[in-house]
Amino acid sequence: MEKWFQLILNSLPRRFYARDTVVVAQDLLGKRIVRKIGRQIISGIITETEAYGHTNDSASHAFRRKTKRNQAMFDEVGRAYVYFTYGMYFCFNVVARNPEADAGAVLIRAIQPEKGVEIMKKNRGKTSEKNLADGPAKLTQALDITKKHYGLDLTSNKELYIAEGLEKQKKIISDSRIGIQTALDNLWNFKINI
DNA sequence: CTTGGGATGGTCT
DNA sequence: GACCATCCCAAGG
Repeated sequence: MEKWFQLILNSLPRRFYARDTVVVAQDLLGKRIVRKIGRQIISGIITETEAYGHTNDSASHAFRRKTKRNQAMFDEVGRAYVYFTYGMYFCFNVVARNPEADAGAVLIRAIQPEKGVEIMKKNRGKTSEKNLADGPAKLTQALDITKKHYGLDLTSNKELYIAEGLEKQKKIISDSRIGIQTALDNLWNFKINI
C-alpha cells in the first residue's frame, strides 16, 4: 500500500479541534484535506488558514449573537461551518475552540492540490493547473463543497475529512486576515510555503 | 506585474 | 437597502 494512502485513512480526532481556535488554525497548516466523490479521490495540503473567535473578535460571524447562519460555530468542534458569500461562493470552515469558549472556527483559505487534479480542473472549469485551490472559494469549487456539507462531522465522515499531512513542520507566517476591516491587530491569518 | 469593475444573493440592520 | 471572511477578466505599465 502506498504511503500517502495509509496517511489519509484516518481523520484527525475530535480532541484536535478542542483547543484554542488560533492554535488549531496554526496546527491545520500542512494537514491533508481528503474529499471522496464516488470512487474518485481528491486531496490537498492545507497552506493557509484563518482563525475566527467569538465576543473577543469583532471580525467573526459569531461576534454579535447566535443566528441560523453562524449556528455551527457554536456547535460541536470538528464539524464543518460552510457559508455562502458574495452571492456566488462558499467558504469552508472547521469548528474549533477550547472547552471554555462558546464559538470559534478556522477558515480554510488555500490548499496545495495533491491527488485528483483533473477532477479539480473540471470542477473549476479550468484547463490549467494554476490557481486551482489557492483561495477560499476556489477551494470549495475545486472540492465541490457546498451548503449541503453544513454541520458535517469531519471526524467521522468518509466523503470529506482532514487527516495527517506533512511530517515536517514548516515555518508559519502570521498576518492580518483578508477582506475584513476590524480587529486588524489580531494576526490570525496563517500561511506556510511548501 | 497591478488595478478596477461586474457578477450575484443571503443575511443583517 | 447595504454589506460581504470572493473571483475573474480586461486594461494598463
